[in-house]
Amino acid sequence: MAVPEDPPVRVRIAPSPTGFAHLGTASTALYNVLFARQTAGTFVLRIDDTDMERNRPEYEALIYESLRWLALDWDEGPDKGGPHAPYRQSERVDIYREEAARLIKEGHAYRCYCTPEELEAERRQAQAEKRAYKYSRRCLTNPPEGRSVFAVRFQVPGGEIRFTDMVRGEMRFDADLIGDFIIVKSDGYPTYQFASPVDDARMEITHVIRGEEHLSNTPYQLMLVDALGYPRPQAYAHMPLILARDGAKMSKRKHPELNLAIYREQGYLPEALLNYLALLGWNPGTEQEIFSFDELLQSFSFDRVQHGGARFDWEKLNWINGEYIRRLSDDELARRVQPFVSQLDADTIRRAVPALKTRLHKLADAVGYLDYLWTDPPAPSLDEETSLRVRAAADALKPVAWEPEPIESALEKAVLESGVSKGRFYNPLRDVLTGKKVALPIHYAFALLPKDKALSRLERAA
RNA sequence: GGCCCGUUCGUCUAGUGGACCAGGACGCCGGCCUUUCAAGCCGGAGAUCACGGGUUCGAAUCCCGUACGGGCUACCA
Repeated sequence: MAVPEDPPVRVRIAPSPTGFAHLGTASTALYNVLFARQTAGTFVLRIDDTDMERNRPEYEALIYESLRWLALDWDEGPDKGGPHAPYRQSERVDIYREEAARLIKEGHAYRCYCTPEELEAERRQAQAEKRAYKYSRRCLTNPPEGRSVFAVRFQVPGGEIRFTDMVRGEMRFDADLIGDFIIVKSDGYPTYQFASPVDDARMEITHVIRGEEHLSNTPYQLMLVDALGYPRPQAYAHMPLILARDGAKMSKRKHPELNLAIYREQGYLPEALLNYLALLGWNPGTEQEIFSFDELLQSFSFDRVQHGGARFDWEKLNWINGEYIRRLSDDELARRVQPFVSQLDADTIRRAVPALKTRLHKLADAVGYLDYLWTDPPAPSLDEETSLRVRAAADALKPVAWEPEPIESALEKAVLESGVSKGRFYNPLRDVLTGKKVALPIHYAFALLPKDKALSRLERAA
């Protein structure tokens, strides 16, 4: 894609630390990283913390943590530094102030003394007259006297704004429809609409890859870039939004899947999440579903990105995660399961893995299969006949070496001698041993529990 | 309200004028395997291609309109 005389590719994400780290941030970061690695470019992390009301440093830490967990590492950022430091917008306010002053001086922006109430009234008026609202430019033509609190507004030049979107092709917007907008708030901080293009320009960002919600913002930012005299980014890529299951926009309260932390907590493998995210809104044009990161690097391209939003689907994620779990080596799976069953020693976990592997959709599922190892199940009441068989099982197991294979053959023999079906014989045993209807295969269930404990559970019940 | 983006099985999608009475994946249903649950294998149901016009010998694919969904229109990002 890059032609020799093009400057080296630089891309960025600019998440806002106003809450937990978002799924959308991971998705956008993935596409940025893919493009950066494909072009031997640089991936920049910039923290967009100009909303003084909602920013918190601990939220910034969550962003780092989540991106690192996903192995979406950045080349430049607040914690790493780089040639365009600082990378935190709150530390760049001098730059925005200078740029705003320059715009005012050159007649591209002006101070606006209107109060929120006055603006609200203007808006309502327009609505009542069924007019599209545009700021009246009162403060440009006839500013009120004697006020000191002001915001800075950009004087929109109008005209047609065109740009290239790598997903959607050539875009055009009619800027005559856009009213003069605020670029510096009355608290002195820049708005997103201002800080973002200024930083993109000064950080020499060549390709802006971001969510579709910014598509309509692009003409605002391009006008600013032009007025400031910076070169425009070469291209944009507006990626489809991730929607909730019901097709609505995700909300923090109703949609836990928005929070990146829960994927780690529930035992989704980061590489599986990335695979799923890549497939939400993009497809390779082949029937391949499982992609290593390197394979994604090979096949990803913006011209195969979907134009419409995609709904998030736990079922498909679960399937992909299960595929990844099954492809892990036994040792690796044991290592990854470990934090979820911290009650158990490494050896027990390792021995459970062969039986566990095909049964997990996510690592946290291991708890349900293994918790009988550290909690005593209630002893069920058994009828006479069943008790007899449980006792027979206990007797058969007493002399046996405590490994799945010998346990299995001893039990098979006991089944034969009992004259009942395997199901009739095994179901009560499973219940007594684990307290559950669903468990690992019975010989594993036995072998994982220390022999004396297993036998005493049988004897206690019979 | 205005502007922008979108609309193919429940979901993610393939499809760029004839090979499509629409293919794959997840999920669902049935079977095999089986001590439970999975995994695996085999098979199945499931889409009047949002709707209405047009262009064309021929349209899911091109054009127009409508409906629906989403985004932006904030001194949020």
